[in-house]
This record gives sequence, structure tokens and C-alpha cells, in this order.
Amino acid sequence: MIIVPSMIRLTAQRQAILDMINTSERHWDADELARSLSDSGQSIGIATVYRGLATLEEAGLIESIQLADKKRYERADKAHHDHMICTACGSIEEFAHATIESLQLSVAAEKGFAVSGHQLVMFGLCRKCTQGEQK
Amino acid sequence: MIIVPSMIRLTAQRQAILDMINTSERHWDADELARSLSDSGQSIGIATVYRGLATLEEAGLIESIQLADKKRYERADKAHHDHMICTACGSIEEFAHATIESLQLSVAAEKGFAVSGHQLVMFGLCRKCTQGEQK
DNA sequence: ATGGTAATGATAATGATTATCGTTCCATCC
DNA sequence: GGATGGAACGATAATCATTATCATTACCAT
Repeated sequence: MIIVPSMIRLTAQRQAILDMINTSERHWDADELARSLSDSGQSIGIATVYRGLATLEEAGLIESIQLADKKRYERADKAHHDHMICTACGSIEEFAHATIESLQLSVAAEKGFAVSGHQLVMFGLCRKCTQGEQK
Repeated sequence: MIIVPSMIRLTAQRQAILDMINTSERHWDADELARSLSDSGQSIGIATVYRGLATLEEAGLIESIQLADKKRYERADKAHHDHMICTACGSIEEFAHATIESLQLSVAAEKGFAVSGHQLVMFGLCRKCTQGEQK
């Protein structure tokens, strides 16, 4: 018997959302996802998309990052990582750094803070956009 | 002659906002600020509060952190730091860690990413709330 | 089949923020 | 000292992502 974080029903709509996310490297927002599902014939109400995303995340099947204006979802079957967001083209790059992670935890521990999650985001220009500027 | 990041007019409203922020350690959102100014006799239109905050931040006189639902502003005359936010009581603690900062920059440099800003937030339970739970 | 719970979808509501627009303030020029 | 033009203000409408509502539908177990 397999123990799942919390048992959810994988309805057709939730499956469609999950497939879309799992078969791409994108960081989707709810609207993009609804639009893309609609384009592929799988039209789903926008409210269901929001609910489905929340449910799938609770179940640990997808992950999210909260950006200034909206929430974006990505596959969960990747190692933990953080993000660099290009303020020019909007592209999102991922990076991981074990030392940074452990330093974070030690700082928190010093202050008696029990960390349940964190988010590190760097803003700036990606390589492509940096080169584009210095023409 | 003093060089200011960008010359702005310090109107009575902007001065009131700036004073409120500079004389406290709080991380204010626009609404709290408007309410508090109103309580102290300095009633300011909410739109002006938003505009004033944006203008003051551009001028480097205050700083902000973007949280999930809203933006919060704090004094700028402090050393750079990041935040730990208690998910139980909402309190915000600050911390600084030079090594984390420099590791971030080196990771970015490796990827050819020109960092213009970053934000590191940890979520969890502060010392007080942790103790409250294990009763 | 049937009853009950969970999920869906259309749409209204919410909440933070931004846009609009007429009015007011202010510095400067005459 | 008033005219003038641009910046700032304030009230309010608009926007945008997200959540709530509620009637309908799907699915599971008796």
C-alpha cells in the first residue's frame, strides 16, 4: 500500500492540468493554463483551474512560486531549487545551491525560527538580455 | 551640494508618509499607513498614499518587500537585510548574512545573470509561536 | 437505483493596486 | 502681484488575479 500525502481524486480536469504541467518545463499561471487547455480541446472552467492547482499542490504533485503579481506552477519531480527572473524578457532560470540552503537554516535556527518554507528570487537581466543591451 | 538619487518634491503628504515610516520599525502596507495617518489627523487620499510610496521608494527614501498579497514598506536607513515571516502571528523578523549574499551573486555570475535585486523570505514559526504550540 | 459527498462551471464578489480626470498647489516668468 | 504650466492631489472608476457562491453534475458506496 502506498501512502500518498493526502488522498485526492484525480478527475479528468485535474489530470489534464497535471499532464500539461508535467510535460513541460514552463512556469504556468492559472490563465495560461486555462488558455492552453482550451486550445488543446480540454476546456476547463477557470475556477476549476484555480481549485485544481491548489489541490494538486497540497497533494505535492506540483509546486508553485509566488511572484509579485501572480502565482506560477511547475513540475514537482525536480530537486529543490530557486529562481532568477529576467526583468526584461520575463524568462525564469532555476538554480540550486546547497550551501545557501543550509546557511539559511542555520540563521533561522539561531533566531529560534522554525522554517517551513522559503523563497529566494533574484531579479535582473539574463545573459541574452544583457548582451542585447550592450549593442 | 548634496546629490539626491532623483529630485522629488517633498510635499506635506509625502513628508507625512515618510515620517510615519521613519519613526517606526514596522513594515507598513498602504492601507495601514492611510488609516494611521488619518488617525493622527493627517488624512490623505489612498491614491496619494500609493503614489507617494512609489515615489519615495524610487527616490531611495524607503524600501519595500513584496509579499504574496501586498507590498510592505519600511525605513531605508538600515543595512541590507532579508526577512523571516511568521505564518502564525504575521510578525516579520529581519536578518542579514553576508555569505549568503555573496554566494547568490556568484551563482548568478556563473549563469551570466546580472542581478539588480533579490528577495529572500523564509516562512515558518517564530520563537514565540513555536512555544505557544508545544503546550 | 439511490443517497450523499465532492467536483465542476458560470458568475458574482473581493481586495490590492492603478488609471482617470477635474481641481489645487507652486514655482517662475512678466 | 497676477498669469501660466506642470506636478500633485483626491474621489472614484477600472483592472486584474483570485476566491466565494450556488446550482448542477459526477462518482462512490450502500
